[in-house]
Amino acid sequence: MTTTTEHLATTHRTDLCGALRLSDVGRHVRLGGWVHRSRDLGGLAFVDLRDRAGIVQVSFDPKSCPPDVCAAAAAVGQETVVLIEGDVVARPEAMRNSELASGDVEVRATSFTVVGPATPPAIPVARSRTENLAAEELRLRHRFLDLRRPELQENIILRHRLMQVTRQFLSERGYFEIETPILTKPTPEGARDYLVPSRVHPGEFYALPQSPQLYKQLLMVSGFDRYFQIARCFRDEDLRQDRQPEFTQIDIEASFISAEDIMTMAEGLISALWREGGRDVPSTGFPRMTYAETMERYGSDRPDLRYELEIIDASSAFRGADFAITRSALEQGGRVRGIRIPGGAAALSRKHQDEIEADAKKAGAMGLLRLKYVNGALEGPIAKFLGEGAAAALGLQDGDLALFVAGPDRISSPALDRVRQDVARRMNLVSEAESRFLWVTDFPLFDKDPATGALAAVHHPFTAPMSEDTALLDSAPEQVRAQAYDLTFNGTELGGGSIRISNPVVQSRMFALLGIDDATAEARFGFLLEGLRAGAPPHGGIAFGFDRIAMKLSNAGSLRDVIAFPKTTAARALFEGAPAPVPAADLSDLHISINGDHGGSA
RNA sequence: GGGGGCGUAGCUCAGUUUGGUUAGAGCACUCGACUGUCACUCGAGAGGUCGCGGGUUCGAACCCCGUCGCUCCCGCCA
Repeated sequence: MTTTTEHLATTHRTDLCGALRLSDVGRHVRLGGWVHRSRDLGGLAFVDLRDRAGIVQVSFDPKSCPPDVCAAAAAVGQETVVLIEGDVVARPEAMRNSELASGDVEVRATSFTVVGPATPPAIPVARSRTENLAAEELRLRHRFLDLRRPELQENIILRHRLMQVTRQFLSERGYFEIETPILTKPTPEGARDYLVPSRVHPGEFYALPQSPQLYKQLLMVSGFDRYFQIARCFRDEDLRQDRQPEFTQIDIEASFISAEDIMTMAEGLISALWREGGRDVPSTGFPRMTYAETMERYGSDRPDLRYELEIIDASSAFRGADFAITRSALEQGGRVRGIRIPGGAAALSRKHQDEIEADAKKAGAMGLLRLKYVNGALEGPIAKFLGEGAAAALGLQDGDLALFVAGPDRISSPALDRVRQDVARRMNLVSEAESRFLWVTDFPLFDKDPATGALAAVHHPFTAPMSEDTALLDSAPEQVRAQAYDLTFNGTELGGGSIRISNPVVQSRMFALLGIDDATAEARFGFLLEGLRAGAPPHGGIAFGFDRIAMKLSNAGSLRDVIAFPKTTAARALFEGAPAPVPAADLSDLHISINGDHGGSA
């Protein structure tokens, strides 16, 4: 998607600063912008003028410019908004600036007008090469200044382009963009809701949507057939680097489709977005793997495929070993699984291994069993328990290190996932330039609480089971697979979706399995059930985390760098000062009183 | 809810380990000089509740306790 600048000419300006090139030489132009920097050489002065297109150098030469104009330009302060008029000239070879896109030309000014006087900026917009960014707190407090930085401008502009590509791609394929409510019904499940008190209904509340899930299903029931929305979603949970309380997702739903249809469409959309971001995409389609296989090979449902380090099952090698830890794990039906690290014996010091083990313990493992294969011999505390052929059976090469976890898979998988990521990072096996997509399919429908045996929906309670597994719903629900799919990229989840339950009888049964009785189901999700009973087409969809995609494609280090006005990790908006206390009278109108010492009014 | 890091001039940082005269540097700012710079250069100047509160001490930016803010992580995020 290209943007031309010809439509940006106005009564005040003819061109954008950063867009001027050699082809403009000889033209008389009017520009408006912010003073990025200025250099007064005494008599001769330069101003670097900045707008959304970039920076151009404007020169003020007494030979071609009235003295009062030169003097005004020489005295101008940073970030002042000025209008200038002048001629585009080619710079002599020796005076070109290759660091500037407009560096082959400059504008020789004939007039200079301050239209937006500026106090010195509280945080720098033009930064010296060695100076760090201002503290995050200050960047958020003075957001309008931070957003002037070319890096953030690029991010926000890329975000816009990604949004337009999304709209165009989906609209061309028959998807209607339909808005769903921001004031919705509170949902007791899942993340905490942001609640909005109702003035006209004392004691009742709206909730801001965590996702438009139920609305988009009802749109399918209504026959719109294909829907999308670039939807704002809200979750009142603690924040992370890649998590904001309000975030944007590309929300998609379609009727009379299969999981296959959705995945094909989604690959096209993601490919279009990646190309817009200037990235390569695989020409052969995105690889797929079942959930069971990703857990077996990587211990995670969003494995980073940029490096190997696959998990191996070492149970048979340990089967006869007279070693209490592995023997009891095997006797209790667990396994010994591990990761073979080529060259790890030398590359990972004892200290590194200790740190990796500490992380594995944080992930739930009791410990790591270490085995080295050096100069044709096994080394390490467990070597003596293993038989002659163990190295060969485990596939160990000279110089390898292997790290094992003994126990049930639900312990070893997350621990080895952590070990895998740790080792890859420490041994520099992660190539930042590489792009590895992966569809993960065949998720289990339910997650069974090992303590209580209670079932919880892995995805959400509207996800359809695989038709061939429906017979297991009553006998062995934890074995039922869902018609659900996630798309991962380099170890992070970009989005996920499912085919939904379109049969009201199946939906009711699903609620029952989740321990939601009929009365509760009707109270919470009655409007969905009624809709399904009114005749629902088979339907399904997917949702992508739009901010996260923008973050990946702009190489931003934080979600905050691709959102114009983000919140802090305490969910505050430092610029405008939200949230804020409100006058007691407003609370009274809303039938609300504040407990304890949190009271007070604005 | 828990743990780690950070908080010194408008901004970026040094100084805190081992308490000791008037808390320094670069950028920005003000004044002056300079006609091809592009992080212009040079000279001069102004600018500080050392996040806040309390304690220890003859003496605290520095040690102790508490607290606030930002940030990263765990929990949480169907």
